[in-house]
Amino acid sequence: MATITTKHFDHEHPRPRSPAVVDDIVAQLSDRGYRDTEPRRLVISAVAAQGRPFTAEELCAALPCVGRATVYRGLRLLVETDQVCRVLLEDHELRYQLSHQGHHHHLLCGVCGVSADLGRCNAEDMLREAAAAAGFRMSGHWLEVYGQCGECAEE
Amino acid sequence: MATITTKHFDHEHPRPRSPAVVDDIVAQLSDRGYRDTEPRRLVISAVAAQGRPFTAEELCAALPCVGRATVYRGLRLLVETDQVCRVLLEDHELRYQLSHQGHHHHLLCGVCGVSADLGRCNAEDMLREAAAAAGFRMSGHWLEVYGQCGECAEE
DNA sequence: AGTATTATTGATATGGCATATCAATATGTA
DNA sequence: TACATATTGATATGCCATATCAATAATACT
Repeated sequence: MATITTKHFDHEHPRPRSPAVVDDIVAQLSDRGYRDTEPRRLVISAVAAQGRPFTAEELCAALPCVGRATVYRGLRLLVETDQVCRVLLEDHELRYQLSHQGHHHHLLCGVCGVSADLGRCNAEDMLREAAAAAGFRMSGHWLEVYGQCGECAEE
Repeated sequence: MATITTKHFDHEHPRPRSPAVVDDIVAQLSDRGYRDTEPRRLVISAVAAQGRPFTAEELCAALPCVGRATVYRGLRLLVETDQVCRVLLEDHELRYQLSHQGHHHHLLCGVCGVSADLGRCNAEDMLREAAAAAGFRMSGHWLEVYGQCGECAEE
């Protein structure tokens, strides 16, 4: 059983374990007083191994050796510390993804589910002005862009 | 404080029952083959009476004489027929609101909860270009703008 | 108008997802 | 090394939304 599980993890997840990323996140959590534990590392590792936006349930399924509560807690911790951001799909399903850098938005492919970052948000100034025209003072916004990635668009 | 609220929204159920709006929606549903029933009218009427984005639970509370299942079904029907649109708050709470006209976005006040429409979406072309630059073909987007309405910003 | 057909209703059961509970355990520190 | 405490995880709980299904009401048809 243990052997199969191990094998399962090695191939099921496409990306390398990116230990550097895991260590980095663990270090950041450590700075904030959170302990470095094995289950938490497993959660972070699984998050880093995902190739596209994932659900909490998918994460649980990928971590049969870690308790559900721990997976949910770990995921929530990562969101709260801005290590993981939320992604809202077109059908309103909420998924998660490793945060890359500062403010950005997601280009979400409705076919294969892959996501890419939309670099700097040029829409911000325009939105602020439009909001002001309606008497609002803008403090933030949520934006998701839906469509098809290059490869899926070809087909 | 109540005074301010009152001034802002007239009354707890600010808007007139707008029977015209209800009749209009019922007529549209009728065109699509949905029957004109008393509970359904009550749901539509309650939706039209809301002064700001509301939750399904709030709707149930406002309709103690209508079964929960019927309220949820009615709300879902209105969403599916584009009579009601979804609104995502900054804290990720999902709410609902009467749809006004075609494509638009919401300006959501984080203080009093009121929402206003951001007319034509000028961001669309820019987003399409930015997506294309990343190799994506954009087919749609979701945008919510957060901040404070004029009155709340003054305080 | 009367009746048949069928959508609709609503009390209740069910299910999914996320959090709460709490004793046992592991971690970082003095 | 031992202490104080954060963390874990099996399980229970709770919330929200939908499924169930017999009873009812709305529309179509004669």
